[in-house]
Amino acid sequence: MLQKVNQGEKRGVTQRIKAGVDVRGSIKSYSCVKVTVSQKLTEICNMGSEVEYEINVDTLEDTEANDSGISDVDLSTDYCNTSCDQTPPSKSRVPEDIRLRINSRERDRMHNLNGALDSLRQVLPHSRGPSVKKLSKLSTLLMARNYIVTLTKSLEELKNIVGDLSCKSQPIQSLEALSRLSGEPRESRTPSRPGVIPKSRYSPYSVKSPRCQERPTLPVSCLTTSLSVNVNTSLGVNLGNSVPFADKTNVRGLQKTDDKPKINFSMESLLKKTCSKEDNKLESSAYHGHLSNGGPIPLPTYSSVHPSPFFYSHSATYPNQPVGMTYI
DNA sequence: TAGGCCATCTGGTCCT
DNA sequence: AGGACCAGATGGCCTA
Repeated sequence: MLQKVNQGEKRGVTQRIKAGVDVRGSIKSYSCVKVTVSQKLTEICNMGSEVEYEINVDTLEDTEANDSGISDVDLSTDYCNTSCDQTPPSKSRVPEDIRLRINSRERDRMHNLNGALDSLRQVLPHSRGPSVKKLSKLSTLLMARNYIVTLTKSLEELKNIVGDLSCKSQPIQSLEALSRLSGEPRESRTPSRPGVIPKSRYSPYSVKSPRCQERPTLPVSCLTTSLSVNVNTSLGVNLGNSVPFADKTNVRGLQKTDDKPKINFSMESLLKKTCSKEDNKLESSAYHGHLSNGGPIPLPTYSSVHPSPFFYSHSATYPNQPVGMTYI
């Protein structure tokens, strides 16, 4: 096998090659020396045992074996049809310049793909920071999927909560209603004169609507302008108070922290959306969700001994657990 | 040192 | 024909 290949230095570097079963495939990317090397290594294969050779890639293409450091190999021999011919030398049908262009495009394509994955990692909580190991591609996709599922469930619960809190038949028109319910001082759009009772039968300022009187008393905590929901608690997904959208049984090495991610939703937007829509449904754009503990994406403090807060790949640590994460 | 993860090359296939 | 996409192969790097 090719023991050492520096992809960035394909030429001008003496590559150390240990000839094994199939060496040709290992160096087929060296298009400029491909055929010559294949012929040489065919002979090496025929020698049976492993042999180490120093091959100067820079000179292989134009020189004889003696110049390239290969000795005891008959370079005049055509490609053999014996034990090594099951993997014929990869002589590309594509011209080299075309091949290089295709390779470049493929590299760019993969770079774009990786860039998209990086941008996905950026919006995943607990995925950034100096002490956090970069998520693998697979983990990124699985975490993103679970994160979406968790957020969706949280949103459904919030809708239910808000639906219970709000007037079932008469929508709460604004935060003024909220402030009224919470006992906060209100501001009248049409200032009433002293001693004048508002005409409105259901004036929110003095007389409650019969329907609204049936509304259950709101706890004080719900009457703030934002509503915090502990995702861990509400979804029954408790991962040591760390990662709410990861599957506990499939995340390795998860470190317990005091970090309790919460998702804040603007009560105002929730109420407006909830009460103004007949179907009582929230659109995804109707809320502004973010983790409450330190900005949009918090950076929890994980043990420096375990830089990866999500899982370990070492199977011996958790021999009965699959690698990575699965769906929740 | 083995295994996981990754970048790169490459040929094949499909689409425009 | 050329580009995009995909999957296989291969070797390097890192970590437990």
